[in-house]
Amino acid sequence: MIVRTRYAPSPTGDPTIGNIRTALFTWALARANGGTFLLRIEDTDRKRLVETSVQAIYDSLRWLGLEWDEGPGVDGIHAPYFQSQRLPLYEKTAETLIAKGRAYRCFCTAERLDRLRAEQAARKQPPGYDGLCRELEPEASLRRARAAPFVVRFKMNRDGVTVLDDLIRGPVTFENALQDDFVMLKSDGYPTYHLAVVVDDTEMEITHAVRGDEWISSAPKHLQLYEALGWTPTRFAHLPLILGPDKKKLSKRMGDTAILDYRDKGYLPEAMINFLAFLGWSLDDKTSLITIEELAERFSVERVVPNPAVFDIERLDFLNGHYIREMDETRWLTTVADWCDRRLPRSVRRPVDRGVISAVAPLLRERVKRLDQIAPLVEFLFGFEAPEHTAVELADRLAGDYALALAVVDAALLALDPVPEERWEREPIEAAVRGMEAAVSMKLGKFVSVLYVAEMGRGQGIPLFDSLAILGRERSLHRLRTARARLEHAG
RNA sequence: GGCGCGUUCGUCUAGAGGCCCAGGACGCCGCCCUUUCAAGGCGGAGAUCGGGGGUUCGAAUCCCCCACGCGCUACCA
Repeated sequence: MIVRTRYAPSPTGDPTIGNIRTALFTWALARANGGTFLLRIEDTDRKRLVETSVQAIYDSLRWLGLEWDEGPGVDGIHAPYFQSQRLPLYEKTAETLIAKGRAYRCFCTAERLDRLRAEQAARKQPPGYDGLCRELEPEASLRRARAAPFVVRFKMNRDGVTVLDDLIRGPVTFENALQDDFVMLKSDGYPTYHLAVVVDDTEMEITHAVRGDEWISSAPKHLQLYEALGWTPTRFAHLPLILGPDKKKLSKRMGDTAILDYRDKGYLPEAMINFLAFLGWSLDDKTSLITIEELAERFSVERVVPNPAVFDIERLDFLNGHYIREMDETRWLTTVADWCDRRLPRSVRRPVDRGVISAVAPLLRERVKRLDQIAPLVEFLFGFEAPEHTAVELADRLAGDYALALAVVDAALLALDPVPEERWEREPIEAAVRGMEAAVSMKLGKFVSVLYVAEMGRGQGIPLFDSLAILGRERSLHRLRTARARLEHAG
């Protein structure tokens, strides 16, 4: 079995959720069956070609661990893997088809085609090429070809039906009378998708192809091409679409953004894989967590559902949190350090203090769903001065009572000041803060938010006692004094 | 408009005639735990299986009709 995934570098951007889900299923199909996973770059649209997005497909696939067995950088017998380097193949096939009478040169201008479409629309007729150039004499066609630009159209068989035997949906029947002669070779000599996919899948000995459902209506074109050429068609699996929350095909606007954006927002590859795997596929009635290894082993195209799935980011977030908590200690430490180096304000010296990192890392684990949430949570540990906050924020959980907040800060100062530098650790700090309950006649749970704001500039965050221990005595007390000053000012 | 595909809790899905007055997961709600926030534990609400006809002793599962949604309808992929 050889399966391929394909990618067209274009300005619409880098590989998205949809693209990568197709790649994932393709990869899994290959792995589960001991097949070859091949990557092909379909750069036939010269008008929209964007070189940089070729790199993005490599990065996207590699980030997720979807290594290709053959493709760019991994030359095999089916090279080259860029369609722009395979032009003679398409041209030769087009010539063959013309010679067989199954294709013809078309000299119609874009203007005529536009007009034709407009007329058809006005008459409420289905749009389609009217076949003007279909019956041109071979001699005349050849002669005109020397002087005028032309495209090559495939002569569709208009009788009977074409049946696609889809791996997911079973037989799908298309009325041939409704088909029209599509362009297979453009006037710039590049093939359209339809020609290229058939030629390359055959040349590359692709046995199975997974693609999005938006392609299913062009399947008869491909099937007829195979037939006209006397080639055996690739088996197709048309994946259901991924829908946005608006139930429309997932758009760039609604979350079908580049997969690498998800990486940059702090999603883990294992979460992304797990998430994508269950978008249209399931293992059984119980499993909702799966690793890439298990997917590679147990994926089966028979268990892909035919109906579209709505993209639900909350599930992705849940999975990401899950895999963050699953990480081994070393990797978590490296990850936290990395995201601190990347996301902390510029004023913080790099590399960020590794001692501080290893102290906070364990506190972060179950509080973070995305890696980009790390920096805001630990930012208060860097820099001597108190974080920006106002008296309003300090007294927020105390119903805006400045005096009460002030009493809390004073009590904290009183309780913590006696803790000496050498005993400035979690337990003594905790004992001191708990001891404040009597002094302020409030439960810890009630007044603690004042201290959160004073020390870290936010009403909630990583555990307070540990935070103070990491912050150190001098900085902790200094922040309390700053808070007191602000409260006095406000009062 | 035409053609195609699809329709089970809010969402992802399990389900291929009796195991289903429908199971799991996310989310939601409540309780417990608790220094905030989380995480975790326990429990709960939530789908008359799009609607209507059949077939059958019996249908989410098979057949027919309808409705709705989406996709495609380029010298883009």
